[in-house]
Amino acid sequence: MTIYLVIDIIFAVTFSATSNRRADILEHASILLRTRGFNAFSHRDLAERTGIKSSSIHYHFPTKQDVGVALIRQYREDLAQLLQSLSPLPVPERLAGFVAPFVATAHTGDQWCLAGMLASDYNSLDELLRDEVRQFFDLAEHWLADQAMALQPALGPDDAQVCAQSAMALLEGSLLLARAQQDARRMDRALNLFFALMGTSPAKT
Amino acid sequence: MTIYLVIDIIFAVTFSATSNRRADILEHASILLRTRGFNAFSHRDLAERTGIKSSSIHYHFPTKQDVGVALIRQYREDLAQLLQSLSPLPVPERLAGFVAPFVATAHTGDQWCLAGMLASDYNSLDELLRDEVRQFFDLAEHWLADQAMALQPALGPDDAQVCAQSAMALLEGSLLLARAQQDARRMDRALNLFFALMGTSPAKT
DNA sequence: GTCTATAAGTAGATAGAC
DNA sequence: GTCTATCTACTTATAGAC
Repeated sequence: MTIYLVIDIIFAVTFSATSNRRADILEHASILLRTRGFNAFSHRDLAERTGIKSSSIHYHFPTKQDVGVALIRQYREDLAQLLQSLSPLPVPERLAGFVAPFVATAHTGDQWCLAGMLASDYNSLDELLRDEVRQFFDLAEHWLADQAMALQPALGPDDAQVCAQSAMALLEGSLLLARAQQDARRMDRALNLFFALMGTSPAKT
Repeated sequence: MTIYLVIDIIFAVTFSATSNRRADILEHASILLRTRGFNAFSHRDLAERTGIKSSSIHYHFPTKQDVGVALIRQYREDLAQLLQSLSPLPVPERLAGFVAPFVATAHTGDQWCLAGMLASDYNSLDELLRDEVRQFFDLAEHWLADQAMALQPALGPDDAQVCAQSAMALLEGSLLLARAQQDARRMDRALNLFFALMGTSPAKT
C-alpha cells in the first residue's frame, strides 16, 4: 500500500531533473500553438504528442492559460537572451541575429511567430496572457528603436520608435503571408526593406 | 395541419427578400471572425447575436466552413469592387482608397483584417478555405504591384511584386500590432512607410 | 507525479414537426 | 425557413488510487 507510494516518490524525486516532462509539454505546446493557434489545439493533441496523459498535463499546468503564459514567458526570455548575446556585435550584425529566428520560422513552412500568433488570438485571451504578449512586443520594439538610433543618429526617439514599429510589423506580416502562400523566400525578400528601414543593408552571404 | 405549412411558406416567400437572414448571419459572423478568429466563435455565439437558432444557421450554411467561405468570398468581392471604383483616380489617391479600410479597422480597436485572421488560422482550415485566402492576397498584391509600377516606371515586374508584398505585410502586421497594443495611430504612422514604399507620399489632410 | 475514470459543459451537426 | 429536441464527439478540468 503505502510502500508503493514511497517508492513512487523516491522514483519521482530521483528522475525529476532528467525526465523533465514539463519541458516536453512546453516543447510540443509551442509547436502546436505556433502551427495552429491557441484555440485550435487541445489537451488531447498535447497528450498524444507527448505521451503524457492529459491529467498529468493539468498537474504541471492547472489551466490551458497557464500553458500559454509559460510559453510566451519562455519566448520572451529567449529573446532577451538573444539580444544580450548580440550586444558585443556591430549593429548590422545584431540586426541579422535578430531576424534569424524569423527567417528560420518562415522556412519551417507551417509555423508563425509565437507572439504574433497570440496577438492574433488576442481577443480570446485572458488579461494575464494579453499583458505578456504586449510585453514581448515592447521588448522587441524598444530594442529595435535603440538600434535604429545607433545607425541613424539624426533620428529622434519618436521617429526611431515609429521605425521600429514598422520594422516589427513588416516581419510579423511577412511571416504570416509567407506561410499562407507557402513561399518562405518571401521573408528573405522582405529583409531588404527591413534593413533599409533600420538604416543599413543586409550582410552579403 | 398542412394549412399552417402553407401559411409559413407564403410568409417565408413574402418576406425572404427583405428579412434576409443569410446576410444577418454573415454580418455577425464577420465581426466574430475578425474579432476572435475562426476557432474562437461558435454557432451558439452566432445564434445569440443574430437571434437565429443554430439549426437555422445550419440551413443557410450546412457547415462552419461554408460560413467562412462565404465571408472570405464576400470580402474579396468587396475588395474587387473597391479597386474598380478607384481606377479613375490618380495612383496616390487610389492607394489612399486602398488603405482606408485598414485604417478604419484599426480604429475599431478590436478587429483585424478578415483575410489576415484567416491567414493566421491557416493550418486549421480546410483546403477550400485556404485557397480562398490565397486568392484574396493574390488580388491585393497584384493590384499593388501594378500601382507600384505606375508610380515607379523604372521598377521591373519582379521588384514591383516584392514591393507590393512588403507593403501588404506592413499593413497586416501594423493592424495586428495596433490591436494588441490598443494604439490605432500605430496604423496611421505606418502609412508613411507604405506610401514611400509604393513610390509616393500620403495625401496631406 | 502519473495514472484511470469521470465529470460538466460545449462543439458542430442532424431529425423531423410545422 | 425556422423551430424544438437531440446526437455524438470533443473540450477543459477534477477526484482519487497508486
